[in-house]
Amino acid sequence: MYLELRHLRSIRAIHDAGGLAKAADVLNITQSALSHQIKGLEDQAGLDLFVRRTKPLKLSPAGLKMLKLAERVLPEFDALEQDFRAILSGKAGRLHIAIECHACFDWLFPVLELFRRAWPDVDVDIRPGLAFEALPALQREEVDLVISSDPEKLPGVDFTPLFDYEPVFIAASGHPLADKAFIEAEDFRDQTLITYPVDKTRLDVFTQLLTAAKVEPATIRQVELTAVIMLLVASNRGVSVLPDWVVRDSRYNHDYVTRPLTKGGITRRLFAATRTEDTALPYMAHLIRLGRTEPPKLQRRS
Amino acid sequence: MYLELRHLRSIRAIHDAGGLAKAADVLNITQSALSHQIKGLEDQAGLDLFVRRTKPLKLSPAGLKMLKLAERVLPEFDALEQDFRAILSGKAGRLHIAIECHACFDWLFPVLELFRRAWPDVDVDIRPGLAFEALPALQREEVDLVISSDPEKLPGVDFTPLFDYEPVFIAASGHPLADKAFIEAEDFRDQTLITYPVDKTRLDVFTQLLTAAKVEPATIRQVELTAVIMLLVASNRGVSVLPDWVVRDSRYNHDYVTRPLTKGGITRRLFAATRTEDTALPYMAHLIRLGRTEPPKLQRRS
DNA sequence: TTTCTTTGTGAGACAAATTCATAATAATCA
DNA sequence: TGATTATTATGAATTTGTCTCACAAAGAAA
Repeated sequence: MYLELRHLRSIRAIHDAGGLAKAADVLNITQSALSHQIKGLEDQAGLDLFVRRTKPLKLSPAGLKMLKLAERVLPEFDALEQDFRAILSGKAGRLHIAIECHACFDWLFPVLELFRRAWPDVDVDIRPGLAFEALPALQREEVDLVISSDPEKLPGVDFTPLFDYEPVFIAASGHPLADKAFIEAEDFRDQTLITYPVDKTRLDVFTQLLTAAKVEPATIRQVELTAVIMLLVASNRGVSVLPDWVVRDSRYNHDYVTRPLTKGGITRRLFAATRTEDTALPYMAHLIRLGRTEPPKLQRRS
Repeated sequence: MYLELRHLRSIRAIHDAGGLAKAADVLNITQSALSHQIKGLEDQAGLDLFVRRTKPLKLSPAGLKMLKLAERVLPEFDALEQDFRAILSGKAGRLHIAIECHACFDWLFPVLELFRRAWPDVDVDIRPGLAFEALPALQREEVDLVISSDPEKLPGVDFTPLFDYEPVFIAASGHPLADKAFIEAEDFRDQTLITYPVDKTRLDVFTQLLTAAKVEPATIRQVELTAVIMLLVASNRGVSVLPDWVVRDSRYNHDYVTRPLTKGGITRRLFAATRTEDTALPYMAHLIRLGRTEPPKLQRRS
């Protein structure tokens, strides 16, 4: 049996219009075409879909089953069409995010909350496990937005600046290094450094300070959660380097001190990487705008 | 947008097979055809269903929505096909029954119970309100079986004999007519006759006795339920004429007497009327067989 | 690179759906 | 009941769309 949507639409139209001729009119085909179509369908199925004994064509039991399927299924297709229209008009879409910087969760979550309210039909998600290969994944359309602090010249990928931040040194209040006005690479040599469990190439402490100075901390302890890092630092189990927006977050109200790295401090810039084709999408533009304005508010809130 | 089932099947196949070429193989078309088809679909929709950047074709967000629809909807079509096959093989079908004789409920119900167990996929129903125009309704395929005691020569309609029954007179034990060995037309002239609320042409008392004798009972009282008729008769509110299978039914164990109508009694025969095309259907034949064997058992059970 | 695999494209062949004109059939009405 | 009207069916021609074939193009892999 070779059933097609056309047939379901016809069945439904004939039933609704109460006749073949009127239905043909609704479907914008000739009455003859409809008649041929139904006949072909009945030949395929091997049984009558309509009762011919009566003149305004009436559904047979089998035809009724088919009508019920049509009424169940056709609206779903209309819904899909609606969805597609929404995507086309820019009201809907997918926005899967990969974040290279582990701590970005802290400012991204509130931003996404705002975003969701504004764009309920956009499918927002943060894809874990893509931190390393984030940009290729972006090109392969596995994700649609990458938060990164290392812009590259890649064809088809735009890097839009979000905001600047400062990776700052953090230690317990009574820590010996708390006496210094700023922290240098050498200061880490005999310390226990607490970091996120990611590669050194993706940790500001190393890329911006230690790697160049060829300094290796005495111990490195890897911890997943920001809150736990803060806890360990406050209880003097080690020191860490975290973005300013993290240490100023009121939620982590522990007993610790922060110091700039190097005399003038280090400034880093976060970027939103998007496919060129997507950069101008209304919802994408909106999220980037939120990503530029909201996190600084967080930082000021100290 | 002009979506067809073919497209859903293709989308699903490409996803399942993990590639256009392999999918084309599954679908028994060339890889080229599939490529054309998808392209056409994307042109229609105005957006990409697949990510071309990667080589084994991968679904885009929009394509994924379509896949989900396919996986939701295609099984339903398979189910319909199954249903049709069942109808074709005679395992399934519709069996809507119209009964001209009001009292037939009494033996039909237990028969239908047996039938349902044997043919779970047959849609059994008793259509009310069709008692009068039952045979035309049968021809119009509004019902599939008519229980009737008046066979007619109708084109395309078969009358299969079921069983014989006897309309018997029934009155309260102390009723004056209880003294007679049998009841004649004249006996009704000063009686209150209790009947079902249907036309005289469909009541055995009239068609078999009173109409020919031009006798009219003193009063006619119409009552819907058999049980209520029995109750009224037992409490001497009137007399009635009912088929023997009713008065012998153990459920109506009231205080009444029964007498034959006319000296030798009247014998009537019930028929199952079916469309000629349906008569040989396995489930139809089975129901008719049940209708011939089961009710007599009921009668014997006295 | 080169090679292999996978997808895209154009022209022609083919199949299927539609239309037009008209026949057949049921329903309605006088 | 016959005439009339409304509705569905049919056949042939036409249009439309889908598929195949042969080959080009483009990623992926070696």
